[in-house]
Amino acid sequence: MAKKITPRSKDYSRWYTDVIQQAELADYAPVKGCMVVRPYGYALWENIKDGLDRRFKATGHVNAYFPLFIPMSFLQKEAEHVEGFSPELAVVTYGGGKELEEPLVVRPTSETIIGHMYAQWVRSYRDLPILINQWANVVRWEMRTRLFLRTTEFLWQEGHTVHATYEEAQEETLRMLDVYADFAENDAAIPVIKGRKSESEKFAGADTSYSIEAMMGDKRALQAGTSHNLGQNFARAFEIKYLDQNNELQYGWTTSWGVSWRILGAVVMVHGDDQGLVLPPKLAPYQVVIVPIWRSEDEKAQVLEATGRVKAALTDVRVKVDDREEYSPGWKFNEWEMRGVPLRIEIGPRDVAVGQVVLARRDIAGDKSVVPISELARRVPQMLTVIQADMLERARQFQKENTYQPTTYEELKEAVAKGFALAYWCGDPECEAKVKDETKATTRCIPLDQGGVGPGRCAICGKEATERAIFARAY
RNA sequence: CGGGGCGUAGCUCAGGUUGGUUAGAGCGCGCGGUUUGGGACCGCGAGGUCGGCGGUUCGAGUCCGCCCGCCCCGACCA
Repeated sequence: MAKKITPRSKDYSRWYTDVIQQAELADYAPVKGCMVVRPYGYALWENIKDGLDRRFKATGHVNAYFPLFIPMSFLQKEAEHVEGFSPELAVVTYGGGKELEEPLVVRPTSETIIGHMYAQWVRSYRDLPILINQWANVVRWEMRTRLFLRTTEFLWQEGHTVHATYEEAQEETLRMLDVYADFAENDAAIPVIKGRKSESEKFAGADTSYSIEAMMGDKRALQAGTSHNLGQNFARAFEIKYLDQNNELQYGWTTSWGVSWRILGAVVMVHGDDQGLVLPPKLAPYQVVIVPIWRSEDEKAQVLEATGRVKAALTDVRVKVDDREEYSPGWKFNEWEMRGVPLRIEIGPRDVAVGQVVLARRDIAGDKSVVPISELARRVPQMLTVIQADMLERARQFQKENTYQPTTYEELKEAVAKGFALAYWCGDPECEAKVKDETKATTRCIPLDQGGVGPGRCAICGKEATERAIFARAY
């Protein structure tokens, strides 16, 4: 009984940090607000990266790398941008033992330095669009941090594009939002709501921000990805200009979009249970763990031989064979369940004798079935597909069950206390602020899909409203 | 930065109010043996500047002061 995880119902945030540490995803670093990603957590992150990167490439983007240090003056070129980020900047003022002439900001995001470079690279409409992504670390000096969800330094990707027209930029912004939603639902098994950010919630320097919002296991919201139409704000600040077909000088239109390792925290919170992690097969570092069971040396030889055959049969499946002798099978069952491996194969002497194995699903407690070894190559991938789909469906159901449609302010207050509130909002920042002050809930987004309903009355002030917004307490 | 909690073995903690030789337990770890189909058991063993600095005292893990760090809750945010 060594491993201890606080039950979710008792203390959700303790549960979250317990799971991450016990499953060896990450550990606290000696520097406040920073964390160490351990190999198992990094393997998970690599699978997330691969899933996203593949989609970026498929939509015509290429990867590049821009510097960690940004001249302070760059940030100051875009008024809203510097205002938004100032409070959380880490600034280097010394280098090589001397005070620097100009302080260098450790990038909190790279719009400015990339904008600076784009200004040099863009000359004509023939140079557009520029579609570049970078995988990088960024630093934001946060007051309160939380493993993966908000750390001082974090890993992410940031896409930065330039287009000839507003329409193209808008198309790109929404395309990448779709890419994020596709990844979240199909790879991470996390249902998301695509929507537009309110004025107060949008990115500092953007014309319009969009996000995908997900519901965590405690019914709070988490922004799992953002995509911004930056208009010409950065193009003007950094002189990103091109000659159009009529030989006229035009400012470009830029976008940026990002997903951080925060989405890994979402995977933990959306799917995890009191036993620990539950990982979607597409992202799990190990999709299958094989636990061989034996007593005598004789049995051991036979079981390990069968284990080898099973592993060999499972091509294209990420398989871990846990043949450690210092732990009992029962101990291993618990260990790998805590670490979220989607499928476990038990192989003991009794199985070997009749040419079968026991399969146990992680996502459904106690779900065990017996499968002939000869059918594993077919059944295992099939089962992983089913698990992936079931996990998404369960999360979808959970989100649905905990989303309310209040029409009055009283109902809205009740709704945000227990889940998401999808409510008419007139768009007035004062209504938004009132809700935030009185309930801690913020507007998460105005869903792109309004569900085909017409205009209504603002749930807060009763004035006419054309759209509904998601209100929820958020991470 | 405010409120709360906490720093004693790798981990979880006891001891502290009532200062007194060599600071304990469980888990984990190492060795040996017995075990292995849902977190096995026995024996032996290693492991500590009691967060730091200063003070009181013959004597401080324990009392006093200052500092540091961590966790949880709030204000800012991917």
